[in-house]
Amino acid sequence: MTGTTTVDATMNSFRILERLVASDEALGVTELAADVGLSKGVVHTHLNTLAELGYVTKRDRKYLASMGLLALGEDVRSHLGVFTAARRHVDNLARVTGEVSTLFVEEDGVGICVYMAHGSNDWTPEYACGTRIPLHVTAPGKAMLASLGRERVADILDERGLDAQTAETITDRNVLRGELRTIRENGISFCREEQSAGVIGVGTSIALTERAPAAAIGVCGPSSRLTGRYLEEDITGQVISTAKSIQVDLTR
Amino acid sequence: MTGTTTVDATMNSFRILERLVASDEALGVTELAADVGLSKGVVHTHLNTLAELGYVTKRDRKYLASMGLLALGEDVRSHLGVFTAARRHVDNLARVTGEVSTLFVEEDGVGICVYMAHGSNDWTPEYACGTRIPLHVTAPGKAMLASLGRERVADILDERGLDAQTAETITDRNVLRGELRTIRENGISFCREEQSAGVIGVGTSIALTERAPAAAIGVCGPSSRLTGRYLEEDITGQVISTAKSIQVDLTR
DNA sequence: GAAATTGTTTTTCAGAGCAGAACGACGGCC
DNA sequence: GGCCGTCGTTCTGCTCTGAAAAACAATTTC
Repeated sequence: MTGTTTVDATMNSFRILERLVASDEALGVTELAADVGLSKGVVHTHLNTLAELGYVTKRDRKYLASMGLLALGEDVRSHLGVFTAARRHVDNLARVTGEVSTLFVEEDGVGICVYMAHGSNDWTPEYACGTRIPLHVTAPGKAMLASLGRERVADILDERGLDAQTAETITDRNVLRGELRTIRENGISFCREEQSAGVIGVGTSIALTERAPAAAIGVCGPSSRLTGRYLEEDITGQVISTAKSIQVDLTR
Repeated sequence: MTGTTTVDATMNSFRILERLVASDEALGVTELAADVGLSKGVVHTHLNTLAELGYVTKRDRKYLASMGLLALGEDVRSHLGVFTAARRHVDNLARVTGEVSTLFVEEDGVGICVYMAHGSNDWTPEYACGTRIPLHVTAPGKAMLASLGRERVADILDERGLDAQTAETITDRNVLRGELRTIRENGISFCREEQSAGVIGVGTSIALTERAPAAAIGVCGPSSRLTGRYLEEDITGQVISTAKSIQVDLTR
């Protein structure tokens, strides 16, 4: 059925863990057992295991996800060359534009926001670091697609499709192909409410060495503020020069 | 002798996952099997399970930790009230001081750095978000200890001890108790190379509602730069006023 | 092109994971 | 303050799974 086999106990542990992670209050064994469909006894054993591993904490007879989970993500991120090189530049991009600035990488044909820096403008997208977002709906995602080989893009589109996230999402392959060509020519990509209504983004890819995954940076914000020359000249210019700075650091 | 029972398969899965997370290159089944002491066959099954869950990726016959792990940490963090309230203030603290600014919470008697913002000065501590750090060796940690009840502090010291991290670490209970009193009086704590040689920190606790864990913010940097009035007046003042801003947001 | 190495699958079986029941510790209610 | 309901924890079997070993397949190496 699943092709190859999996470890049931591990899946159960993660179901419990993910349930805790999604909750903003401590949960009891009985409630968790009902949620994941296991007996109270086993759930308790799993919780005990996760607690011993440091990923779950017990606060007066109830369990909650531990902040130790942050270390896992931070660790995997710190081993990503492009992140260590780009972080301060993305921070700076957020500082000079005042807008949310992001670093994305491609993984398994989807985009993952690896880092997000907030500018002085108090706004935040509805996705967070680690969220998987289809490549064709964001500016950095399209920039990464444009930087990939033609056959790789075809594979990704075959596997992932072009689902619509909003009314503006590009769902036609030929339209997308045309846009990728434009992106390659201009070295910049835009996302006009294709991922989320009311949100506009700008992005550009970061050329990487072999072996490394595709990567891109971006700036995004409410469409009410990101308009006209501010968007198409000021911000675009800052994004491009930031990408150049990152590349300089990367090839050192 | 683990007292209660644990799920072996889960522990094995996490041993494999943690090994991958700690590596900055893709690892093969054979190497992983040797590292964790399991047969190639099971390791393969575990990897397949973790891949299906989205925490591991396969890049040409080798496995590596997925960026999807970031989502777990980000999720648990976003459910932490003090983080959502404090983030932009900590960002701002880093902006105005130019130094690394952090948010810590207490969990199971240790401090965990929940958020770190970098200022314009290019420096970073050797710990990252998610790292567990003994409370008695950092400025925010001591601030949290000072904000806890006397009996709670005794419990923590009994359980965790006062291990020396550097030559400057406070290892004597009475000395620490005296310092905590001073911290309570002044509303500010300092860490002078007690956690890491050459690193100085300032911190202050954030008063929280019931139920919530202790929390504190801090600023840290190289001892060569953080000295004299800059440290004891400028930065200290910014830390205290930032904490006040956070409390205002929290009690809304 | 052969040989060695590595990822994947298969086989086999001890014991681990799971359900269900029993136990015990809180917390509320009268 | 004592009884009762509820929830976390432990216990008891039973089943089926997770794990070792070996066979197999797909690579890489020489």
